[in-house]
Amino acid sequence: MKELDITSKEKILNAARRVFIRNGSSGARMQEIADEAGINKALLHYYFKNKEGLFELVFNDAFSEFIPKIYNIFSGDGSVMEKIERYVETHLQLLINKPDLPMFVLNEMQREPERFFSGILSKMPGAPPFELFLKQIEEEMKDGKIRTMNPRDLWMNVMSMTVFPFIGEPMLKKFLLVNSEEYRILLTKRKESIMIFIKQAVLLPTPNNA
Amino acid sequence: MKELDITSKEKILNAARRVFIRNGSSGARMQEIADEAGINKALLHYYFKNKEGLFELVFNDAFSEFIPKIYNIFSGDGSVMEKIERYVETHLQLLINKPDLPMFVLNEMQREPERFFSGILSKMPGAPPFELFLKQIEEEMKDGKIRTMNPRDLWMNVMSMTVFPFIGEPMLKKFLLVNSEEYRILLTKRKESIMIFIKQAVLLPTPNNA
DNA sequence: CTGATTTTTAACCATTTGGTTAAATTTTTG
DNA sequence: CAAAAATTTAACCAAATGGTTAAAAATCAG
Repeated sequence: MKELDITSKEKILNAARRVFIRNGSSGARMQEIADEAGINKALLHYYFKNKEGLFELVFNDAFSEFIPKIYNIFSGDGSVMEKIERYVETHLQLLINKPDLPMFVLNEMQREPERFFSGILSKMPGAPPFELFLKQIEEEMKDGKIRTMNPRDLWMNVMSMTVFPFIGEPMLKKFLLVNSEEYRILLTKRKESIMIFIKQAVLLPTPNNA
Repeated sequence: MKELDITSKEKILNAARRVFIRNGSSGARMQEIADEAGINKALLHYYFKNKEGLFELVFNDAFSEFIPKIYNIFSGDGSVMEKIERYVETHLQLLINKPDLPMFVLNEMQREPERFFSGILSKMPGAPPFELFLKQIEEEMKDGKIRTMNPRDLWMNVMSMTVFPFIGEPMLKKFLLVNSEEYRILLTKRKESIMIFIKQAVLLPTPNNA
């Protein structure tokens, strides 16, 4: 058994991710996964007992990078705006490398929301930091650092502007009259654009911000 | 044949929409559609020749309301901000009534983007009004009515904030720590919230706006 | 009432698909 | 080299599924 280079197991997992993303969980064919991995169906079942189990692994993998980073950002220090900026930057970077992920994840999450619980989320140490973050937003509003609004709307807007461009790409390309290359460029400049937009929308001019 | 009350054909189409949305195009079962419509599989194939054809009809139906309204809004008169407001209001109203639609549509659109062309979009009279709208945005920026930014980013942000909450509901509910009822309430107040956010972000204070 | 239309029943078919199996072959490892 | 592990081959199976068919039954329209 090799240890350093890529194993067949990994080749299968990578192929499975691509095929699941392309075709959805029902649409994915085990034969297609085997072909894409460059191995045969027998070996596929030699390593993974069935489609459902394979899907579970791929699905949880999709969060393995995302969730811990999110937890760190919102548990850590920093002002609301600093956390938002760190979130937008981090998530965008992740999505630019794996643009198909959100469609896949949100799609399956809508079909079986519970899976999110039993997966990576439940394995995280400590409570989710969202309650603290929502409170922090409210405090900064009270202190007059940011404009008063429903903290959940703010958070919804931030996440929408970050994630949606990767889900609505086919439709947005039509509406914005750009081709794939131009769209890709739009996405690389997205972080700045989002942050300017958000800051204009919520930042109040006070003596004590940078 | 009855004409006024709901026909079996319509019952089937309604059922098909629900099942396709729930399970995706590959995951949907003809038997399940028949059951949900309260008829049998034979009748289903008596009216619709096959699954693909049925799906096509449902898919195009999903746009039949949306696209013409969009065309009207952006072809019509009014300032950029007025058009944005009319868009947000219209689309939100549509989505609150059919919250599962965007996931369904965007999902299948990512799988087969061409279908969008051959469907309702190609049947619309006249050219899409998006080019005009993008130009209008640029003009108002030049005139100092709204803040300077990439018009496409602005349009992306507007659409993201409007549509994403319906796609990311399961995830947002976890992050925002709200239950389904609270989430529903958030959505009903969404139009105001979005518009305030956008106006703060892009509107410049000039003597000649309302 | 009567013919036409709609709907059901129920059996059936061909194909796809997830999954299995066992033996042969290749590769790895000690 | 020899045992162990990884991989292929190829045939096979059972279940699910899209779709068909023909005749009976129910409903509707003139």
